[in-house]
Amino acid sequence: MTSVDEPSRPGGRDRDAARTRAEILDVATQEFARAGYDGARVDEIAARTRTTKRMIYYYFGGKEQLFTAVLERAYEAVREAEQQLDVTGLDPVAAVRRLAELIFDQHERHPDFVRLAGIANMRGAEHIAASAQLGRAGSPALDVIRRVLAAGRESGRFRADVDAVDVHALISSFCFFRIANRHTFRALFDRDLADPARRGHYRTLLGDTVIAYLTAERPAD
Amino acid sequence: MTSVDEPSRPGGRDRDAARTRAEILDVATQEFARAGYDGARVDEIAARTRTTKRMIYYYFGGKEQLFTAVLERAYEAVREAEQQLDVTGLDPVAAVRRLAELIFDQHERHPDFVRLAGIANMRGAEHIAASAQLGRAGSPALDVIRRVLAAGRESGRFRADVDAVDVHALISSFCFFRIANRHTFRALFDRDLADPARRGHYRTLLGDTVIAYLTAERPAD
DNA sequence: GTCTATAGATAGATAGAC
DNA sequence: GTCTATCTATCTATAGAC
Repeated sequence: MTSVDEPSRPGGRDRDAARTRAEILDVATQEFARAGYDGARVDEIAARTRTTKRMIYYYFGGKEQLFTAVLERAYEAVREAEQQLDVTGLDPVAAVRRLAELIFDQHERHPDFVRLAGIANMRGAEHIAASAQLGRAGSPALDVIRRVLAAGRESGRFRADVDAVDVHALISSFCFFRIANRHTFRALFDRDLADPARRGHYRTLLGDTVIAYLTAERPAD
Repeated sequence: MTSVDEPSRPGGRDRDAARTRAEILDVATQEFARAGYDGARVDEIAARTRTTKRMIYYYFGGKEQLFTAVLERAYEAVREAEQQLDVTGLDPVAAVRRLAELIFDQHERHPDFVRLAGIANMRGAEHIAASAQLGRAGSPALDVIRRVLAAGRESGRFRADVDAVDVHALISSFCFFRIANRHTFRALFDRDLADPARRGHYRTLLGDTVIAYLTAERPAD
């Protein structure tokens, strides 16, 4: 434990541990997202920071723990963005659309996060299970969905048999797929789901779909 | 070019090239799906076949081309399954549900394919672009969607502004996410999307959602 | 805390006999 | 077409001086 009150020394060498840690995490995020877990190179990460490979092992212990730290920070950023969401004053239908669009925009703006999530799943998400922090942090978005669904049911506009976690899965699946699978989809169907010219279209389509599901009569067949 | 008419020699050594190729592809499919592209080991693939590593390079040229061959076969299997789909006699709503359930079941039954698709996307799907076969094979499912949408529009039950490729993306996204991202989703929301006990629920939810979207009035807000 | 140098293991790919 | 042996490169991780 060294002094916490020494952010940097003007003119001198930067010895701020927190800053170094953050820089490593920034670069590691890019490298893992670019090349996958096995494809990522600790040497490459070190080369692109102002520190050395030795320090990565010093701070994080190893590649595995470094990836866990990268994931934790990425999910923490998602939670922070979700906490900015304010749907007070909106009717349930508008609130659901607002929420869906926030999640949509998050995926659009952070393709690195999408790739990291894909990598984590490919490895069984043991990094998340191993992280005491991540599993218990909760989801601001899910809290919003719960409240909005309750309001929508009460007003009679929403189906009564809808589960909040399912709604989150429905929204996330489309947002994730659009970014993560755009390459195969484009190769197979000749359409770029992530084309900026179509962003508004898919943003609206997602909201329409979720609202249609929530407000539908139970299908006849 | 050797003789094509020599499937195997009873009692003797198996020298059927097609059979050896197929065996390599089977094992390689499992290994790539298990460990990812970089994580997969050519040694490991060879060890689990009756042939040797040398033959893998002899038949396929290298790891990269082997993965391309694995992908091609996986997508070909998808196309074959889709060609079994028969929706004649069904009204458009029932036909859409049947189609969605077929795609759902495909993902459920072939998690390896889901993982391979994820790997291909992580690598920019260059394997598909590089494959003359895959890009131009077309999609039986998409053909069905086109026909069903036209019928649904004609009967006045479906929205007129719906695109067939978008419907395919909507269906696939949920099916893909449910399998591919089940680990992070479970860690974050404590729900296993791929739990067999919930399979019917999500199968129905998918059909409900797509039908709700297709039959919805244009949302008011 | 930071650096250089290197250990130790293993990968993809190939040579060359048969 | 099939085998054994091996090349060459490279990766994660660490030792040890300062």
